[in-house]
Amino acid sequence: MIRVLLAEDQTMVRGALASLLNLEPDIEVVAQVSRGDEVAAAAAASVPDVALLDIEMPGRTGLDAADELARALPGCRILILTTFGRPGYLRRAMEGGAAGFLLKDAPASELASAIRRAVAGERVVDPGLAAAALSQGESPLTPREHEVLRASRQHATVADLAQALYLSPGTVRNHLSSAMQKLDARNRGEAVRMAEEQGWL
Amino acid sequence: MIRVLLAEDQTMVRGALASLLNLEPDIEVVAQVSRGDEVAAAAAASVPDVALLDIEMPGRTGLDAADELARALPGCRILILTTFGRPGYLRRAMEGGAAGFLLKDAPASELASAIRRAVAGERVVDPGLAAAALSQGESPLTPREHEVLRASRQHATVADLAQALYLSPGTVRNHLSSAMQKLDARNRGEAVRMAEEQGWL
DNA sequence: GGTCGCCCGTGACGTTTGTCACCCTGCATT
DNA sequence: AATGCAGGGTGACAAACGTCACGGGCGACC
Repeated sequence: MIRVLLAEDQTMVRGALASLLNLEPDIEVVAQVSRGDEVAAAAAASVPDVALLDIEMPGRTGLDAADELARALPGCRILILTTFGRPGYLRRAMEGGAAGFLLKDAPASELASAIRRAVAGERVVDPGLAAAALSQGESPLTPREHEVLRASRQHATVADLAQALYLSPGTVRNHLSSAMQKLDARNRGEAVRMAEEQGWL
Repeated sequence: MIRVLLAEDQTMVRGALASLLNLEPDIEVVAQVSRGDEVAAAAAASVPDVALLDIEMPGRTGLDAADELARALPGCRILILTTFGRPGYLRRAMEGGAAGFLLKDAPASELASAIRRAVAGERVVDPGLAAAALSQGESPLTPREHEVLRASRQHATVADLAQALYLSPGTVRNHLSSAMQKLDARNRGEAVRMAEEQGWL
Protein backbone atom coordinates (compact mmCIF):
# COMPACT_ATOMS: atom_id res chain seq x y z
CA MET A 1 0.00 0.00 0.00
CA ILE A 2 1.42 3.36 -1.06
CA ARG A 3 0.88 5.97 1.61
CA VAL A 4 0.23 9.47 0.18
CA LEU A 5 0.21 12.93 1.74
CA LEU A 6 -1.90 15.44 -0.14
CA ALA A 7 -1.24 19.19 0.11
CA GLU A 8 -3.57 21.45 -1.83
CA ASP A 9 -5.29 24.59 -0.68
CA GLN A 10 -8.63 24.29 -2.43
CA THR A 11 -10.68 22.01 -0.28
CA MET A 12 -12.90 20.71 -3.01
CA VAL A 13 -10.03 19.93 -5.35
CA ARG A 14 -8.16 18.26 -2.54
CA GLY A 15 -11.17 16.15 -1.66
CA ALA A 16 -11.72 15.18 -5.26
CA LEU A 17 -8.10 14.16 -5.73
CA ALA A 18 -8.23 12.16 -2.53
CA SER A 19 -11.29 10.25 -3.65
CA LEU A 20 -9.68 9.67 -7.02
CA LEU A 21 -6.59 8.21 -5.40
CA ASN A 22 -8.51 6.15 -2.90
CA LEU A 23 -10.19 4.38 -5.80
CA GLU A 24 -6.81 2.86 -6.62
CA PRO A 25 -6.40 -0.43 -4.79
CA ASP A 26 -2.73 0.11 -3.98
CA ILE A 27 -2.90 3.77 -2.93
CA GLU A 28 -4.07 5.26 0.34
CA VAL A 29 -4.28 8.94 1.23
CA VAL A 30 -3.06 9.08 4.81
CA ALA A 31 -2.90 12.84 5.34
CA GLN A 32 -4.42 15.97 3.84
CA VAL A 33 -3.33 19.55 4.50
CA SER A 34 -4.38 22.87 3.06
CA ARG A 35 -1.35 24.98 3.96
CA GLY A 36 2.30 24.77 3.04
CA ASP A 37 3.45 25.22 6.60
CA GLU A 38 1.46 22.21 7.77
CA VAL A 39 3.20 19.77 5.45
CA ALA A 40 6.17 18.96 7.65
CA ALA A 41 4.17 18.26 10.78
CA ALA A 42 1.62 16.14 8.94
CA ALA A 43 4.38 14.18 7.24
CA ALA A 44 6.13 13.55 10.55
CA ALA A 45 2.90 12.19 11.99
CA SER A 46 1.81 10.04 9.06
CA VAL A 47 5.14 9.06 7.45
CA PRO A 48 3.92 8.91 3.84
CA ASP A 49 5.76 7.27 0.96
CA VAL A 50 4.84 10.09 -1.41
CA ALA A 51 3.96 13.74 -0.83
CA LEU A 52 1.86 15.43 -3.50
CA LEU A 53 2.34 19.18 -3.14
CA ASP A 54 0.59 22.03 -4.86
CA ILE A 55 2.84 25.06 -5.39
CA GLU A 56 0.43 27.83 -4.60
CA MET A 57 -0.58 27.48 -1.01
CA PRO A 58 -0.98 29.87 1.90
CA GLY A 59 1.62 29.73 4.63
CA ARG A 60 4.40 28.33 2.54
CA THR A 61 5.04 27.58 -1.11
CA GLY A 62 4.93 23.95 -2.15
CA LEU A 63 8.53 24.35 -3.27
CA ASP A 64 9.62 25.61 0.13
CA ALA A 65 7.63 22.87 1.80
CA ALA A 66 9.45 20.38 -0.44
CA ASP A 67 12.83 21.63 0.74
CA GLU A 68 11.77 21.29 4.33
CA LEU A 69 10.27 17.87 3.77
CA ALA A 70 13.32 16.56 1.94
CA ARG A 71 15.45 17.34 4.98
CA ALA A 72 12.98 16.02 7.53
CA LEU A 73 11.92 12.84 5.75
CA PRO A 74 14.57 11.91 3.19
CA GLY A 75 12.78 8.67 2.37
CA CYS A 76 9.62 10.44 1.27
CA ARG A 77 9.23 10.95 -2.47
CA ILE A 78 7.99 14.38 -3.49
CA LEU A 79 5.73 15.18 -6.42
CA ILE A 80 4.99 18.80 -7.28
CA LEU A 81 1.54 19.41 -8.72
CA THR A 82 0.73 22.76 -10.20
CA THR A 83 -1.25 24.82 -12.63
CA PHE A 84 1.41 26.79 -14.33
CA GLY A 85 4.09 25.49 -16.60
CA ARG A 86 6.65 27.95 -15.32
CA PRO A 87 10.00 26.44 -16.22
CA GLY A 88 11.64 28.22 -13.31
CA TYR A 89 9.41 26.33 -10.94
CA LEU A 90 10.38 23.05 -12.51
CA ARG A 91 14.07 23.81 -12.23
CA ARG A 92 13.79 24.82 -8.61
CA ALA A 93 11.68 21.81 -7.81
CA MET A 94 14.06 19.35 -9.38
CA GLU A 95 17.11 21.00 -7.84
CA GLY A 96 15.32 20.84 -4.51
CA GLY A 97 15.11 17.09 -4.75
CA ALA A 98 11.57 16.58 -6.04
CA ALA A 99 10.93 13.26 -7.72
CA GLY A 100 8.48 14.69 -10.24
CA PHE A 101 6.55 17.60 -11.58
CA LEU A 102 2.94 17.23 -12.69
CA LEU A 103 0.57 19.66 -14.34
CA LYS A 104 -3.06 19.93 -13.40
CA ASP A 105 -3.69 20.01 -17.12
CA ALA A 106 -2.55 16.41 -17.42
CA PRO A 107 -5.18 13.66 -17.50
CA ALA A 108 -6.34 12.50 -14.10
CA SER A 109 -5.30 8.98 -14.91
CA GLU A 110 -1.65 10.01 -14.96
CA LEU A 111 -1.72 10.95 -11.32
CA ALA A 112 -1.79 7.41 -9.98
CA SER A 113 0.78 6.18 -12.43
CA ALA A 114 3.07 9.09 -11.58
CA ILE A 115 2.83 8.16 -7.93
CA ARG A 116 3.70 4.55 -8.67
CA ARG A 117 6.64 5.56 -10.83
CA ALA A 118 7.90 7.95 -8.15
CA VAL A 119 7.79 5.16 -5.58
CA ALA A 120 9.70 2.96 -8.00
CA GLY A 121 12.47 5.55 -8.04
CA GLU A 122 11.74 7.14 -11.40
CA ARG A 123 11.72 10.83 -12.04
CA VAL A 124 8.41 11.95 -13.48
CA VAL A 125 8.28 15.08 -15.58
CA ASP A 126 5.80 16.21 -18.19
CA PRO A 127 7.74 15.96 -21.48
CA GLY A 128 6.53 19.24 -22.95
CA LEU A 129 7.31 21.04 -19.76
CA ALA A 130 10.80 19.61 -19.59
CA ALA A 131 11.52 20.84 -23.10
CA ALA A 132 10.36 24.33 -22.19
CA ALA A 133 12.59 24.33 -19.12
CA LEU A 134 15.66 23.40 -21.08
CA SER A 135 15.09 26.03 -23.71
CA GLN A 136 14.72 28.78 -21.17
CA GLY A 137 18.02 28.87 -19.30
CA GLU A 138 19.13 30.29 -15.99
CA SER A 139 18.24 33.59 -14.39
CA PRO A 140 20.78 36.30 -15.22
CA LEU A 141 20.31 37.94 -11.83
CA THR A 142 22.88 37.81 -9.09
CA PRO A 143 21.63 36.55 -5.70
CA ARG A 144 21.48 40.07 -4.34
CA GLU A 145 19.62 41.44 -7.33
CA HIS A 146 17.18 38.57 -7.04
CA GLU A 147 16.66 39.24 -3.36
CA VAL A 148 16.13 42.95 -3.80
CA LEU A 149 13.73 42.51 -6.71
CA ARG A 150 11.82 39.91 -4.77
CA ALA A 151 11.54 42.14 -1.73
CA SER A 152 10.43 45.05 -3.89
CA ARG A 153 7.09 43.32 -4.33
CA GLN A 154 6.18 43.91 -0.73
CA HIS A 155 7.83 47.24 -0.01
CA ALA A 156 6.57 50.23 -1.87
CA THR A 157 9.45 52.70 -1.73
CA VAL A 158 13.21 52.40 -1.98
CA ALA A 159 13.49 53.72 1.55
CA ASP A 160 11.29 50.91 2.87
CA LEU A 161 13.24 48.38 0.89
CA ALA A 162 16.58 49.65 2.16
CA GLN A 163 15.41 49.49 5.74
CA ALA A 164 14.04 45.99 5.36
CA LEU A 165 17.25 44.71 3.78
CA TYR A 166 19.64 46.70 5.98
CA LEU A 167 21.15 48.41 2.97
CA SER A 168 21.74 51.95 1.88
CA PRO A 169 19.04 53.37 -0.40
CA GLY A 170 21.64 54.02 -3.05
CA THR A 171 22.74 50.41 -3.06
CA VAL A 172 19.18 49.23 -3.39
CA ARG A 173 18.68 51.47 -6.37
CA ASN A 174 21.87 50.23 -7.94
CA HIS A 175 20.81 46.62 -7.57
CA LEU A 176 17.39 47.37 -8.95
CA SER A 177 18.86 49.31 -11.83
CA SER A 178 21.19 46.51 -12.87
CA ALA A 179 18.39 43.98 -12.54
CA MET A 180 16.21 46.11 -14.78
CA GLN A 181 18.94 46.37 -17.36
CA LYS A 182 19.45 42.62 -17.40
CA LEU A 183 15.72 42.06 -17.81
CA ASP A 184 15.35 44.87 -20.32
CA ALA A 185 12.69 46.52 -18.20
CA ARG A 186 12.01 50.20 -17.82
CA ASN A 187 10.66 49.87 -14.37
CA ARG A 188 10.70 48.12 -11.08
CA GLY A 189 7.21 46.90 -11.72
CA GLU A 190 7.99 45.73 -15.22
CA ALA A 191 11.12 43.98 -13.97
CA VAL A 192 9.10 42.15 -11.34
CA ARG A 193 6.51 41.08 -13.90
CA MET A 194 9.10 39.87 -16.37
CA ALA A 195 11.05 37.96 -13.76
CA GLU A 196 7.83 36.39 -12.49
CA GLU A 197 6.84 35.34 -15.98
CA GLN A 198 10.17 33.66 -16.43
CA GLY A 199 9.84 31.90 -13.12
CA TRP A 200 12.89 33.67 -11.74
CA LEU A 201 11.38 35.14 -8.64
CA MET B 1 -30.57 9.85 -12.15
CA ILE B 2 -29.30 13.43 -12.21
CA ARG B 3 -27.48 14.19 -15.43
CA VAL B 4 -24.53 16.60 -14.95
CA LEU B 5 -22.41 18.59 -17.38
CA LEU B 6 -18.96 19.48 -16.08
CA ALA B 7 -17.00 22.45 -17.43
CA GLU B 8 -13.53 23.03 -15.97
CA ASP B 9 -10.32 23.78 -17.77
CA GLN B 10 -7.80 21.88 -15.68
CA THR B 11 -7.98 18.33 -16.90
CA MET B 12 -6.88 16.70 -13.71
CA VAL B 13 -9.29 18.67 -11.56
CA ARG B 14 -12.10 17.95 -13.97
CA GLY B 15 -11.34 14.26 -13.93
CA ALA B 16 -11.18 14.19 -10.16
CA LEU B 17 -14.49 15.98 -9.82
CA ALA B 18 -16.08 13.62 -12.31
CA SER B 19 -14.94 10.57 -10.41
CA LEU B 20 -16.14 12.14 -7.19
CA LEU B 21 -19.59 12.72 -8.65
CA ASN B 22 -19.81 9.32 -10.28
CA LEU B 23 -19.40 7.77 -6.86
CA GLU B 24 -22.84 9.12 -6.00
CA PRO B 25 -25.53 6.60 -6.88
CA ASP B 26 -28.00 9.19 -8.15
CA ILE B 27 -25.59 11.36 -10.14
CA GLU B 28 -24.12 10.76 -13.55
CA VAL B 29 -21.63 12.97 -15.40
CA VAL B 30 -22.87 12.92 -18.98
CA ALA B 31 -20.55 15.53 -20.51
CA GLN B 32 -17.20 17.11 -19.80
CA VAL B 33 -15.73 20.16 -21.52
CA SER B 34 -12.59 22.19 -20.96
CA ARG B 35 -13.59 25.41 -22.67
CA GLY B 36 -16.33 27.92 -22.07
CA ASP B 37 -17.31 28.04 -25.71
CA GLU B 38 -17.95 24.31 -25.81
CA VAL B 39 -20.57 24.38 -23.08
CA ALA B 40 -23.57 25.19 -25.24
CA ALA B 41 -22.91 22.54 -27.85
CA ALA B 42 -22.20 19.86 -25.29
CA ALA B 43 -25.33 20.77 -23.37
CA ALA B 44 -27.44 20.59 -26.51
CA ALA B 45 -26.11 17.11 -27.22
CA SER B 46 -26.39 15.67 -23.74
CA VAL B 47 -29.32 17.61 -22.24
CA PRO B 48 -28.07 17.69 -18.63
CA ASP B 49 -30.19 18.52 -15.61
CA VAL B 50 -27.38 20.52 -14.04
CA ALA B 51 -24.38 22.34 -15.51
CA LEU B 52 -21.39 22.84 -13.22
CA LEU B 53 -19.33 25.71 -14.63
CA ASP B 54 -15.92 26.99 -13.62
CA ILE B 55 -15.54 30.73 -14.15
CA GLU B 56 -12.01 30.86 -15.46
CA MET B 57 -11.92 28.99 -18.72
CA PRO B 58 -10.40 29.64 -22.11
CA GLY B 59 -12.78 30.55 -24.92
CA ARG B 60 -15.51 31.96 -22.76
CA THR B 61 -16.04 32.82 -19.12
CA GLY B 62 -18.21 30.50 -17.12
CA LEU B 63 -20.49 33.45 -16.45
CA ASP B 64 -20.89 34.16 -20.16
CA ALA B 65 -21.42 30.48 -20.83
CA ALA B 66 -24.13 30.52 -18.15
CA ASP B 67 -25.97 33.33 -19.92
CA GLU B 68 -25.82 31.44 -23.19
CA LEU B 69 -26.90 28.20 -21.60
CA ALA B 70 -29.80 29.79 -19.74
CA ARG B 71 -31.27 30.93 -23.05
CA ALA B 72 -30.58 27.69 -24.93
CA LEU B 73 -31.68 25.22 -22.26
CA PRO B 74 -33.96 27.01 -19.80
CA GLY B 75 -34.65 23.79 -17.95
CA CYS B 76 -31.02 23.23 -17.11
CA ARG B 77 -29.94 24.33 -13.65
CA ILE B 78 -26.64 26.19 -13.50
CA LEU B 79 -24.09 26.01 -10.72
CA ILE B 80 -21.04 28.28 -10.81
CA LEU B 81 -17.93 26.80 -9.29
CA THR B 82 -14.92 28.99 -8.74
CA THR B 83 -11.79 29.76 -6.82
CA PHE B 84 -12.24 33.36 -5.98
CA GLY B 85 -14.74 34.81 -3.62
CA ARG B 86 -15.11 37.91 -5.69
CA PRO B 87 -18.38 39.49 -4.68
CA GLY B 88 -18.75 40.93 -8.16
CA TYR B 89 -18.75 37.46 -9.61
CA LEU B 90 -21.40 36.28 -7.21
CA ARG B 91 -23.58 39.24 -7.99
CA ARG B 92 -23.27 38.77 -11.73
CA ALA B 93 -23.84 35.06 -11.52
CA MET B 94 -27.02 35.34 -9.51
CA GLU B 95 -28.37 38.16 -11.64
CA GLY B 96 -27.65 36.00 -14.69
CA GLY B 97 -29.97 33.29 -13.48
CA ALA B 98 -27.54 30.85 -11.90
CA ALA B 99 -29.05 28.48 -9.38
CA GLY B 100 -25.99 28.50 -7.15
CA PHE B 101 -22.46 29.62 -6.48
CA LEU B 102 -19.92 27.23 -5.02
CA LEU B 103 -16.36 27.77 -3.91
CA LYS B 104 -13.59 25.31 -4.57
CA ASP B 105 -12.68 26.00 -0.96
CA ALA B 106 -15.86 24.31 0.19
CA PRO B 107 -15.73 20.66 1.29
CA ALA B 108 -16.00 18.18 -1.54
CA SER B 109 -19.02 16.59 0.09
CA GLU B 110 -21.04 19.75 -0.48
CA LEU B 111 -20.79 19.40 -4.21
CA ALA B 112 -23.21 16.52 -4.52
CA SER B 113 -25.66 18.00 -2.06
CA ALA B 114 -25.53 21.34 -3.87
CA ILE B 115 -26.40 19.56 -7.10
CA ARG B 116 -29.35 17.81 -5.49
CA ARG B 117 -30.61 21.03 -3.97
CA ALA B 118 -30.28 22.83 -7.29
CA VAL B 119 -32.34 20.14 -8.99
CA ALA B 120 -34.93 20.52 -6.25
CA GLY B 121 -35.25 24.18 -7.16
CA GLU B 122 -33.28 25.70 -4.30
CA ARG B 123 -30.75 28.47 -4.66
CA VAL B 124 -27.38 27.39 -3.32
CA VAL B 125 -24.87 29.95 -2.12
CA ASP B 126 -21.91 29.33 0.13
CA PRO B 127 -22.81 31.07 3.42
CA GLY B 128 -19.29 32.34 4.01
CA LEU B 129 -19.18 33.81 0.56
CA ALA B 130 -22.49 35.53 0.94
CA ALA B 131 -21.27 37.04 4.19
CA ALA B 132 -18.04 38.14 2.56
CA ALA B 133 -19.95 39.73 -0.27
CA LEU B 134 -21.99 41.69 2.19
CA SER B 135 -19.14 42.63 4.51
CA GLN B 136 -16.64 43.55 1.89
CA GLY B 137 -18.70 46.10 0.14
CA GLU B 138 -18.18 47.62 -3.20
CA SER B 139 -14.97 48.91 -4.64
CA PRO B 140 -14.52 52.63 -3.94
CA LEU B 141 -12.98 53.12 -7.36
CA THR B 142 -14.85 54.76 -10.19
CA PRO B 143 -15.04 52.75 -13.44
CA ARG B 144 -12.30 54.83 -14.97
CA GLU B 145 -9.98 54.53 -12.00
CA HIS B 146 -10.55 50.81 -12.01
CA GLU B 147 -9.76 50.58 -15.70
CA VAL B 148 -6.60 52.66 -15.45
CA LEU B 149 -5.31 50.80 -12.44
CA ARG B 150 -6.03 47.53 -14.11
CA ALA B 151 -4.23 48.55 -17.28
CA SER B 152 -1.27 49.80 -15.27
CA ARG B 153 -0.35 46.19 -14.58
CA GLN B 154 0.60 45.67 -18.18
CA HIS B 155 1.97 49.05 -19.17
CA ALA B 156 5.12 50.25 -17.49
CA THR B 157 5.02 54.03 -17.89
CA VAL B 158 2.32 56.65 -17.76
CA ALA B 159 3.02 57.47 -21.40
CA ASP B 160 2.36 53.87 -22.43
CA LEU B 161 -0.78 53.78 -20.37
CA ALA B 162 -2.06 57.02 -21.84
CA GLN B 163 -1.50 55.79 -25.36
CA ALA B 164 -3.20 52.46 -24.71
CA LEU B 165 -6.24 54.12 -23.18
CA TYR B 166 -6.38 57.06 -25.60
CA LEU B 167 -6.04 59.54 -22.76
CA SER B 168 -3.75 62.40 -21.92
CA PRO B 169 -0.83 61.48 -19.64
CA GLY B 170 -2.02 64.04 -17.12
CA THR B 171 -5.45 62.47 -16.93
CA VAL B 172 -3.96 59.06 -16.38
CA ARG B 173 -1.87 60.36 -13.53
CA ASN B 174 -4.87 62.06 -12.00
CA HIS B 175 -6.91 58.86 -12.11
CA LEU B 176 -4.04 56.90 -10.65
CA SER B 177 -3.50 59.49 -7.97
CA SER B 178 -7.10 59.46 -6.84
CA ALA B 179 -7.17 55.68 -6.90
CA MET B 180 -4.06 55.61 -4.72
CA GLN B 181 -5.65 58.01 -2.27
CA LYS B 182 -8.79 55.92 -2.01
CA LEU B 183 -6.75 52.80 -1.42
CA ASP B 184 -4.33 54.56 0.93
CA ALA B 185 -1.36 53.49 -1.18
CA ARG B 186 1.88 55.35 -1.74
CA ASN B 187 2.42 53.88 -5.13
CA ARG B 188 0.98 52.55 -8.29
CA GLY B 189 2.37 49.15 -7.45
CA GLU B 190 1.07 49.23 -3.92
CA ALA B 191 -2.33 50.34 -5.16
CA VAL B 192 -2.44 47.43 -7.58
CA ARG B 193 -1.50 44.97 -4.86
CA MET B 194 -4.06 46.32 -2.43
CA ALA B 195 -6.84 46.34 -5.00
CA GLU B 196 -5.96 42.81 -6.03
CA GLU B 197 -6.06 41.65 -2.42
CA GLN B 198 -9.52 43.10 -2.06
CA GLY B 199 -10.68 41.44 -5.24
CA TRP B 200 -11.35 44.79 -6.84
CA LEU B 201 -9.29 44.37 -9.94
C1' DG C 1 -31.74 76.02 -12.47
C1' DG C 2 -28.52 74.48 -9.25
C1' DT C 3 -25.69 70.96 -7.43
C1' DC C 4 -23.06 66.98 -7.45
C1' DG C 5 -20.07 63.37 -9.19
C1' DC C 6 -17.44 61.59 -12.92
C1' DC C 7 -14.57 62.45 -16.76
C1' DC C 8 -10.87 64.88 -19.36
C1' DG C 9 -7.38 68.05 -19.56
C1' DT C 10 -3.48 71.64 -18.29
C1' DG C 11 0.27 73.56 -15.68
C1' DA C 12 3.12 73.74 -11.79
C1' DC C 13 5.63 71.80 -7.89
C1' DG C 14 8.38 68.74 -4.99
C1' DT C 15 9.67 64.06 -4.52
C1' DT C 16 11.12 59.64 -6.04
C1' DT C 17 13.22 56.91 -9.35
C1' DG C 18 16.61 55.24 -12.64
C1' DT C 19 21.24 56.03 -14.47
C1' DC C 20 25.93 56.92 -14.32
C1' DA C 21 30.65 57.66 -12.74
C1' DC C 22 33.35 56.65 -9.24
C1' DC C 23 35.02 54.86 -4.80
C1' DC C 24 36.19 50.76 -1.69
C1' DT C 25 36.21 45.70 0.01
C1' DG C 26 36.49 40.78 -0.67
C1' DC C 27 37.16 36.49 -3.35
C1' DA C 28 38.05 33.50 -7.06
C1' DT C 29 40.45 32.93 -11.40
C1' DT C 30 44.46 33.48 -14.38
C1' DA D 1 50.52 39.81 -8.96
C1' DA D 2 46.81 40.89 -11.87
C1' DT D 3 42.22 40.55 -13.49
C1' DG D 4 37.47 40.15 -13.03
C1' DC D 5 33.07 40.02 -10.62
C1' DA D 6 29.73 40.42 -6.74
C1' DG D 7 28.79 43.39 -3.13
C1' DG D 8 28.39 47.85 -0.69
C1' DG D 9 28.48 52.71 -0.87
C1' DT D 10 28.39 57.99 -2.39
C1' DG D 11 27.10 61.94 -5.17
C1' DA D 12 25.07 63.97 -9.02
C1' DC D 13 21.71 64.37 -12.71
C1' DA D 14 17.62 63.94 -15.78
C1' DA D 15 13.40 61.75 -16.11
C1' DA D 16 9.36 59.98 -14.27
C1' DC D 17 6.07 60.09 -10.68
C1' DG D 18 2.54 61.79 -7.32
C1' DT D 19 0.08 65.93 -5.78
C1' DC D 20 -2.46 69.94 -6.21
C1' DA D 21 -5.21 73.73 -8.09
C1' DC D 22 -7.81 74.78 -11.68
C1' DG D 23 -10.34 74.68 -16.04
C1' DG D 24 -13.99 72.54 -18.93
C1' DG D 25 -17.90 69.15 -20.31
C1' DC D 26 -21.58 65.90 -19.34
C1' DG D 27 -25.44 63.43 -17.09
C1' DA D 28 -28.22 62.58 -12.78
C1' DC D 29 -30.87 64.18 -9.16
C1' DC D 30 -33.46 67.44 -6.20
